[in-house]
Amino acid sequence: MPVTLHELAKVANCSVSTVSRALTDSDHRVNEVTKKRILNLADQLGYHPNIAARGLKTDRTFTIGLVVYNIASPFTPILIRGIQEHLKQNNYYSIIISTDWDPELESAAVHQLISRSIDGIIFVESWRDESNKALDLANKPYVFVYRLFNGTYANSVLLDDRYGACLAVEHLVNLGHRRIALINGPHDWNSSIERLAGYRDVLEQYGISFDPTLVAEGTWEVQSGYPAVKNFLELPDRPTAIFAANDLMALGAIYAIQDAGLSVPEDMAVVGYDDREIASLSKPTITTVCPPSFEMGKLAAQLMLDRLENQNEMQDPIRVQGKLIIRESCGASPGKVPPEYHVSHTNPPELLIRKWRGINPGE
Amino acid sequence: MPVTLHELAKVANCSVSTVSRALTDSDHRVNEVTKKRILNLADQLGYHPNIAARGLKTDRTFTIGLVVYNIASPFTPILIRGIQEHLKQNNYYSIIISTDWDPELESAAVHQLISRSIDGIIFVESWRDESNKALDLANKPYVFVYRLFNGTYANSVLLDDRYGACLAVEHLVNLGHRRIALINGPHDWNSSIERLAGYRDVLEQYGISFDPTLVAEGTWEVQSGYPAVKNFLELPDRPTAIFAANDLMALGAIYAIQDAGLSVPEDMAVVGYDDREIASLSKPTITTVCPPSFEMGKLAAQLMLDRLENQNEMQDPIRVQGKLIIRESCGASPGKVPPEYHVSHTNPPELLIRKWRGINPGE
DNA sequence: TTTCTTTTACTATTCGTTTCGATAAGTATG
DNA sequence: CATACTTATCGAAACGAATAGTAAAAGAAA
Repeated sequence: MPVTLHELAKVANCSVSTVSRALTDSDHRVNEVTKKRILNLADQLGYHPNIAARGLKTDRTFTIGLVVYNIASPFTPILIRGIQEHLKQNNYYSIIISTDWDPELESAAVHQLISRSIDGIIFVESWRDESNKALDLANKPYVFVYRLFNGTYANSVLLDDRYGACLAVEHLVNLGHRRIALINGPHDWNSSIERLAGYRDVLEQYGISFDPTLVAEGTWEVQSGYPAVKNFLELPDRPTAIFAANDLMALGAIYAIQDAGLSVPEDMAVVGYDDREIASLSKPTITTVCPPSFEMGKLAAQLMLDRLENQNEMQDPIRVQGKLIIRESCGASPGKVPPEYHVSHTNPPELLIRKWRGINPGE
Repeated sequence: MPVTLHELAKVANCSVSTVSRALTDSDHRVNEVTKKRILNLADQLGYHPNIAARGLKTDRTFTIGLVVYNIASPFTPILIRGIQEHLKQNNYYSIIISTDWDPELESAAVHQLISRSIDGIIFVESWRDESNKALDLANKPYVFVYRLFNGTYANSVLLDDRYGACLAVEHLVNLGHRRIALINGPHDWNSSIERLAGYRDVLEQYGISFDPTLVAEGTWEVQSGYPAVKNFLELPDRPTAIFAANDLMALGAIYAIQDAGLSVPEDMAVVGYDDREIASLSKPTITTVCPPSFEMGKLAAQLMLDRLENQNEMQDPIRVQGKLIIRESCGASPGKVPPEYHVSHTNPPELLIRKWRGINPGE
């Protein structure tokens, strides 16, 4: 139905090949005058190249497949936006397939994408760390976000959780706190391991001794923040501040503190992690670490473009650092620029990377 | 790079056309034995049809374009999921383009999609009500969700806001409330108009006279719920319940009530609208009307499939009804099955439809 | 056996592009 | 003026799949 090269050629009174060359300005083996004429005509008739047909010849479709574990999870949409915005600037578009944590669906997704002759695949947020046979078969470049692949982080964009935890805990230290509790996620999650490491980094740096009774293990859910605080409050030397490894547990902690007749931040300060919507809606609003999801998306897209346009090889993982968002739950004046980050931490040693699940649905 | 029909034919020792017919089982002009053999071989070699090449011949790509005003807005992802899940069941996939409320980008998006030879376009959540020249040019079927087009709702899926408002207000009436306030959205929004209509429907049905002093106009933001309640509390005969036209304003209302030393739901009941995440995290949790976004997505996809597969014509709009989610903010026991809906309301008369903006970013 | 059907498989063309090699001018070089 | 080199254009062959038209083989009827 749409206008084709042939029709354009007929109207322009020249051959198809000339029209083609005039439009794909890579080659300027065509007279400037006729080129202008053809370009005008194309605009006038509303010509749009058939990318599928072009891809057939060139083996490039300027379309990237996005395999996402769940498009409705809190971090995914903004990450996708980052990816799409960056791709669009380079005239690439994307096909998104949601896999719902189902390995079989992921395989099917990869096949679907190959069938649609995409140029490459970006995998977003999946806890799977097995290799994917379908992918090897595809022979297309791929990039991972928040994900371990084949036991390595090769060619992926990751959040530096250790750094993020440092930001949060150091903020508390700067506010004068010395007894700081941690409500962490399940101990075998990589993000928990890294956040714990960051927590300890800061303690060590400031000469505060590590007290295991101040560390609780939660489930990432609101409910799990509550009992953790109950325990802390019964300690003889109870903490004056809490770092919760995500905002939901931070919220649970705040509720527990309030239910005990105490108030946040006056009696106990709380820092969260993730900067979910709730952090800016709760009372008090929650100081938290904001992962730069949008930027991570852009980076992933750039990594892909590097492979496609510049033929770059696989790279080492890129670790991205989050930002501290200062709100009410710590007593610092909101909106204040966070103090500079002082604690140095080495990049996570390989042994830290035991089990990676990225960001999980409940988180 | 991937296996082609040619290669398959060579290995199977027969012609390309035979292989083609064996795979697209439409035609059974092929021996059962050879067919099985070919199917096995295809599986073995990992053959996947090149959909672009196929589309070139058949003019069908089994790919639907999704033009979305913002993929990161609260309702969009789940709606997209509904669309994609339903499409996938019918072997269709989709290309999503986010337009950021920019009419020019929307035009560009439509062109991009045409260039990628999609079979049809679904427009999701956009406030624009002008016609789209690019679209007319496309000559492809389209379907709208949450959106007016060319002054009509033709071929679209919409939320029945009037019904939703009835649900919320009747719940309050059933709990014994007679002085019920409304915190509405901006008066010129179609959703505000419909929610007000639903509110009045219930009052009328139960013989409660309408009191304009009990209606406040908010901005959909949390902040705007706060002053509205302040005013209500100063009334000589103050309301015992509030229906807020969205959850954010409901939250603002709750904060205002609590700051006045009163408690929710004991001193004042509150119902929200939208069932955002905050509604299940706040304290108290908020009773609210949940729009069936997922189902709306499925419906939109089905509408599209009807046009494509069954050659159906444009249809009248489909109005979808939300559900009341009972939580703590009204005093009814949470989880209880909501009372049956009794108030009858006519479908919104045309004059109701003045200015439609669908669901807006800040909402 | 011959002729007519039916079944099965093949050849050639097409979809909209890109691109290689060819052609036909025009221009410079000797 | 012949030769070499540009420059501008064209024709035709792909790319991977579908399909109309057709031929060959097999089977049935004469």
